[in-house]
Amino acid sequence: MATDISTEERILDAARSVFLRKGMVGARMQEVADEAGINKALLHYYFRNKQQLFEQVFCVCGQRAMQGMWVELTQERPLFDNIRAFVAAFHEAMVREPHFPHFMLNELQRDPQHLLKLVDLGKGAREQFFKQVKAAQQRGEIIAIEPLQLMVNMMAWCWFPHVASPVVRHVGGMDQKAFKLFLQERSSLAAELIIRSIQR
Amino acid sequence: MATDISTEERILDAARSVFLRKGMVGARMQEVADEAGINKALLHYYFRNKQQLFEQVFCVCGQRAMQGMWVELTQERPLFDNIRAFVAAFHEAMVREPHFPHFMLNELQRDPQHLLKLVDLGKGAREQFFKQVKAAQQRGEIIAIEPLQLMVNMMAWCWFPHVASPVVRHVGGMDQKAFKLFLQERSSLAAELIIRSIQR
DNA sequence: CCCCGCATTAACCAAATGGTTAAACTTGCA
DNA sequence: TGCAAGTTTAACCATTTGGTTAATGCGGGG
Repeated sequence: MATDISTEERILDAARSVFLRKGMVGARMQEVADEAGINKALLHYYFRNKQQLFEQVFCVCGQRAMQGMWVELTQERPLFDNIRAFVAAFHEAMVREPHFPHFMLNELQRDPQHLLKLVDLGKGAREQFFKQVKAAQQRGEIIAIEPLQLMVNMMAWCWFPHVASPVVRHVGGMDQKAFKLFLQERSSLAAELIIRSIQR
Repeated sequence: MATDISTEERILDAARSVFLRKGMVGARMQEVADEAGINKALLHYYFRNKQQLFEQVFCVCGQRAMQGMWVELTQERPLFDNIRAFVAAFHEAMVREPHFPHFMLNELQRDPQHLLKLVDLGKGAREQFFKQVKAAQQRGEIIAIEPLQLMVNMMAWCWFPHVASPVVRHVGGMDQKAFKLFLQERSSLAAELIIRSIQR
């Protein structure tokens, strides 16, 4: 072939691209084959079936995207700084993989069990973060709030603009570039407003 | 038949139920027929094809769900009260139609143009709300913030918990009932924290 | 040079699914 | 009663799509 990377690697790259854009059900094996520059039968030679190919892509892609954010929640520094770092890390990850948010929410609906395994990987980080929130609460630095509600608040502001991007762009009359700027401004704004919403 | 409501009505009810749960691509005409207690051919007798049936459901369902919230943004009362009413209205609408958030985001990805027409129906309300935000800003009641960012913030906190419900339930270890309570508490909490995040 | 095992392909298969057709049934009315 | 128009159905069709099979290409070791 023209390239020197292995066929398997080419397949995985193509699969990631297609699955992220179309989701598990929308993706066509033929399209993956085409994008990998191979025959459809060869796809089944390397990965027995669609499900197996999907698992592979899903785990790798999901882990790689989320891990960077979880660690930001567990650093030894003030709560507010952890929040800032988390939001910033999320923003950066989404710049690299814009289809990720929609993809994940899609798969969450289609097969919750599957995704929840991935969610559990962040369990340690979350628990540590919750502990830090409660400590800050007891020190009177922030208002009384269920840590899970705070977590949902953070996640919501991070995920939603990406998931609803066509609407946001339309309402704001933004082109690709303007929207990118909007998200960038939002990245720091969101963190500050989250803090503002809970600090005493 | 056993019921006295018209066949067309039964089809539309079934279609709404199926489309909301499975989305346009995931929905099967056979399933709609089954749920309506009729033959698949009869479906095509009343609605020429899947697309047409979908349009019908989508428009009615979308308008009915969103309209109640838009009006809450345009009442003659303080900004903060409008925000509270909007969040509360959203929460109530989602209690009635829990699959709505996921459904809409799915269709948004599949066919943005189509959904954006629906979004435009709220244009007047949004513009009026934006005006009120700017006024409150000039009076120094709230911080300087792009109204669109505020709108996204509100929407995000309203939509996200529903879209990500399996994850939230899992992380919080909640059953159906506990989650319902979580959302209810959240409804008032979210409004107050939004206000907290912007008020001077 | 030939054979063996891995890689690759064209052709094919079966199931699912949106959609059609022609016949049968129902109802209202002349 | 019997016809006409609307309603409902069983059977069928065409396409898409995940997956299989059997044959071919090909490179290295004996």
